[in-house]
Amino acid sequence: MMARRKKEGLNEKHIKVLHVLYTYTGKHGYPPTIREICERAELSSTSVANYYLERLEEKGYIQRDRGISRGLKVTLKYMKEFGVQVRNAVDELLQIPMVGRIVASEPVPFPTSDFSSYDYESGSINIAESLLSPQHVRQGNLFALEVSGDSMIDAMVNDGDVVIMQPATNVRDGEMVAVWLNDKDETTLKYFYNEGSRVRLQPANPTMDAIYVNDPSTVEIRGRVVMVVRQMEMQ
Amino acid sequence: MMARRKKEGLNEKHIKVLHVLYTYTGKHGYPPTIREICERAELSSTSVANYYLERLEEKGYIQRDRGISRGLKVTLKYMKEFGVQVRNAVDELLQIPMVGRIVASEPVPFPTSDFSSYDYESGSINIAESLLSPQHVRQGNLFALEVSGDSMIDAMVNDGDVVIMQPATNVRDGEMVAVWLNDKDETTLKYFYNEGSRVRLQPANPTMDAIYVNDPSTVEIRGRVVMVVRQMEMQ
DNA sequence: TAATAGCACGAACATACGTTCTGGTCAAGG
DNA sequence: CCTTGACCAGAACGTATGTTCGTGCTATTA
Repeated sequence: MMARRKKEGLNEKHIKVLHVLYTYTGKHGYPPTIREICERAELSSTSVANYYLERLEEKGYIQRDRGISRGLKVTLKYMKEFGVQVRNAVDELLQIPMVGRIVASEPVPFPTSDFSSYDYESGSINIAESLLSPQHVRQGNLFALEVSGDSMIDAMVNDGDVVIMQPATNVRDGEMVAVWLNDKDETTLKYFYNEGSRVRLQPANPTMDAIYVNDPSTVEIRGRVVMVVRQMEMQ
Repeated sequence: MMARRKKEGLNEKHIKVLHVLYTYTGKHGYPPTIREICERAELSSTSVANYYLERLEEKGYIQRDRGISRGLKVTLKYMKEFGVQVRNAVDELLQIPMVGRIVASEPVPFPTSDFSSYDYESGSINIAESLLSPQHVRQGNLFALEVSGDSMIDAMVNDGDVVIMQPATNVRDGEMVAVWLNDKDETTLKYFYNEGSRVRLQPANPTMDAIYVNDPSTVEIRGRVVMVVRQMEMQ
């Protein structure tokens, strides 16, 4: 198990070439030429570089576009095996406005009407589209709130966490919602279940008991929770 | 109504060229040639494309490396001013490999730093760089694990959550760590505090009590938890 | 009217760059 | 000994690609 298995015939030069390709592209915004790979990987001839590039393509670590200058890129396989985090230039980033804080003792704040203008001063949070369900993305109107205080631990949400929400007044069973309980003057995050005459509000923490509300008019659904993000600080 | 401010002297063709440059680069991994810009931006001559590229460089929307094939890239200015409309803020996404599951009853899996095989096929997760601290990004080596089971609710982490981690064997006080308690055969996520002769492991949930370990050799630190993401499903 | 500035066209040119060929070295194996 | 396969050198070749130039066209301004 510990046997240092030589990874399918990749020697230091192969790795050097991969590394050069990757770092050069990151630095310049475009891939290197074969001659540039030569210099940086300390290869003496373009044919040598070409040789290694062919090997690497065979093994699936890079992709080449033949006949195209700088037509090189590393593949997902490279990123995974080398534990590299790659700047993904293609993907979809959603910029979600951060519109305030969510506190147990206050109703949920909402974004101010105009979404199209992107000059909200309150900041924003970037989320990869692939982290959200396509439906959420398509419906849009997502906004973010920072959780204030410890009062939502029953929802497994802590002080400082960020919740991504979508405005909604009616939701389906099983969705996590932000509700305002107007008899208690309290905002809470719970899984929502409509059980005929009553409403069941289920905490995310499975060790805690559900709340049953017999008068549905006291439960005002403010939105659907789409995602929770907890960032750890580093001191 | 909101005055839609004209972007300083940029007409549709300027914008088209920018757009082409940006999307082409995203799609192919390298920038387009001038001739390719011509086709895609519906310009009739390379000199026209060159003309617009010069204007765009003057205005600071792109950067050119003269005499170098495909030596083009959009600048931060472009991303800022067009970021939301275009919806891809380049350069900001980290692709973090998903290397397995984290379960209380098993040690933490790791990405094979030996660059060897990869057994977990679950792909990767995209996280905006701005969500992580610069230190974490710089140090790299981030990997992601999916939480399996309810056994980490004391860490406010639930079944299905994704934790982003960084390998580490010693950490500073106050950091959340994944530790393997070798006397109990258990992996757990806790805030770590070294208190002289003993170690305090503090659950994230403030209503729960800390664990004190008097024999530090039973606590094997496996990594630092950088972030937790909880995605809600939509049925 | 003439002059000027912003823009467009197409072709010619120079060079950046991928590709390929010839010929090598060196170790392993028959 | 010869063969084979992995690796290396350097140069020649041809295409891909950036650059430039002469020539327009149109609107504005003096």
